[in-house]
Amino acid sequence: MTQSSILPPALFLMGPTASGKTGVAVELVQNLPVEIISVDSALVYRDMNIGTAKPDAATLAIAPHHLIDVIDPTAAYSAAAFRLAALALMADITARGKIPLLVGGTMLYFKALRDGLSALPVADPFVRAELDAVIAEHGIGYLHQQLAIVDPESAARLSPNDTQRIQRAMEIYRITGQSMSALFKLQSDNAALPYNITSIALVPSDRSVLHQRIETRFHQMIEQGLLSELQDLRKKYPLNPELPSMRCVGYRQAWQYMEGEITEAKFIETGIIATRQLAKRQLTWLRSMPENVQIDCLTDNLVGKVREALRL
RNA sequence: GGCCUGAUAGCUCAGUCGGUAGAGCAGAGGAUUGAAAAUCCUUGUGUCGGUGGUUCGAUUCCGCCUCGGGCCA
Repeated sequence: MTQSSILPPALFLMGPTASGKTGVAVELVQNLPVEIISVDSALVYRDMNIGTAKPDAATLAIAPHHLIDVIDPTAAYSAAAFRLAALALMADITARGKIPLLVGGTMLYFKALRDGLSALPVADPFVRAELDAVIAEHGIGYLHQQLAIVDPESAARLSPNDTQRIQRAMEIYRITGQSMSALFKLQSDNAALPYNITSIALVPSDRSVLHQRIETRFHQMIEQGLLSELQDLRKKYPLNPELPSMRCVGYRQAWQYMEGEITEAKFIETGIIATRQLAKRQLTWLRSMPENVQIDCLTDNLVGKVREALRL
């Protein structure tokens, strides 16, 4: 008996945007003893429905998703918060005699769940604000030089232009007094996931078809009222374009259009381009995960192929 | 119809005082540890519209043709 055979099962269903993940998950949940956990950094936001291609209320009624609508668009989520919440949900679902089905396109979250995370401090808004001020005054190059003094290993690894990661590495040092590279080497929360995982990736055999779908879907989002959704969001919440929620694909470009920074044509064009680029990055993630069973998301009878791969 | 002006990478354009050309964007590949739909790295050969001429050599100069744009009739 191998150890994996006595572990409870869990299913991962990954894929780029517009690959049809939701449709497959909805089919599966109606026929199998599974519960869906969303693995998506954009679906966590309340009231962001159209631009995130969130399943509609009717769909959610027959196929409930965990980890959708869990924070306001003014808040920030994280891979670590996802991991904690998902682990708790997986335990509950398993205890009820069901199988967790994790579905989504945020591959960092899948990785954090499967491989764990080092013991690092949570983001500190005060420290980030301080570092923002340093960057605004001296530039990111200066902060990169400062990082080279306290954490030369991270500084060497990071591009001098990678504002976000340099800032994070510096944040860790300011909070803990230790370098990020040193903390990476410590023992951490990365014990193997106590589940027997079957992992499926939906990937298109022909990228241009996915591009076509993305374009069509973006136009549909506009017809469905993406712009008025953003207008309503801005009435309801004190938003600004730097928030993670407002940097989401579609919303960022819609914001620029509403502010008169770009034309409507440019809004549509750059919105579609940003979605394509998102899909490309998601596909890069999937190629780096050889443990996945790959299924062509453009195939007929996609649900049947997925069921076959799951042997359920 | 006449005059002017443009035609160079998928797109927008730069450039070659004659020695076959380069940026931005797009696309492609990669990275990814509490912002990840984020952030960052790498990657540019294309009958320089067609055809004749001048020339050792033309994408570059000249003629004609084709297709845009503008002005005048």
